Amino acid sequence: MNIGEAGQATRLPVKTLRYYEQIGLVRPLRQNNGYRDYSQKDVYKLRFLQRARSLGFTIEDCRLLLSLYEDDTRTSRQVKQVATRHLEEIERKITHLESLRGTLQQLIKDCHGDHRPDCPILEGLSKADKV
Amino acid sequence: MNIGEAGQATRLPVKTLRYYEQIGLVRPLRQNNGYRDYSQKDVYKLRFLQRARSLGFTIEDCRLLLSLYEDDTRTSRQVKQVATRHLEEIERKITHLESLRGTLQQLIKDCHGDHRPDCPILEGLSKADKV
DNA sequence: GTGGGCGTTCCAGTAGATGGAAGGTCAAGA
DNA sequence: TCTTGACCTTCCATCTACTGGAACGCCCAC
Repeated sequence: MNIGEAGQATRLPVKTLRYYEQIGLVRPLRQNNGYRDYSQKDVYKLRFLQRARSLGFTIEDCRLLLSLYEDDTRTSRQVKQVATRHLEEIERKITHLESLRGTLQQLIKDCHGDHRPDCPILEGLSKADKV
Repeated sequence: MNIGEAGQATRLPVKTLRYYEQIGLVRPLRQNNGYRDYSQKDVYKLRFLQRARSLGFTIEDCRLLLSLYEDDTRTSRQVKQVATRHLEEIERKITHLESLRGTLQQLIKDCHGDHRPDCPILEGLSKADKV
């Protein structure tokens, strides 16, 4: 399967497939003309990657998950641990963003947003005790 | 004021101050020996940047906010618009992360996480209809 | 044979720093 | 006076996860 077909089959950009080969995630064989030749197994791995990435796992987590996926002797504990770490990271990010949101909402609420130059947002940014 | 003092005064890493000069955010004068010479105004600008960055504004937003901050003819509407755009972006990110969190929580909940190899997380990643 | 749509490689750029190498400057102490 | 150490300088590389583009090769249909 050429790279274009593999891209369509996985809904991943062709550029991304080349990148994944470059970093050793999915290494297709080559045809005689030098074109990449994606096997069905390669496509499964790419789909796996596509879903793991869309859940926000880093490339290195994906590499690990893929190796667990292909390892018959894995334990579900190992997998769960990777996912749990990732979930915790996401929760940290949410907490952080919610805090930023709260501060911004307050600043925006206080700003009349008209033609005049005085602005609580800029004041908040220029004085620590106002943020 | 040397760069080290400016770093302490703003709680920004020295490397960051050099970077901000490089991208034209805060350009201190130079002493005779070539050392950077941060003025009080530079320090104010750096503090402003530090707070805007910690609220998650991009560097380009910071550049804009800084120019509004220094512009007597600005309107608070302009400032509010920048902040509102940023708030919307943060809300988008929160929504996205919350969705990831929900999916991950479900997968993790379903995984027994013991010594056995069968694992709903890997199954979820390998089959679209399970995610 | 030629045009267009594939494919290839390699290099550069994104955001926002951060790390490190190689070397210059300065003040204090022996 | 010399040296030590803390500071400063520039420049280059690295990180994440791609993405864009140039320059070129391959293949099929007309």
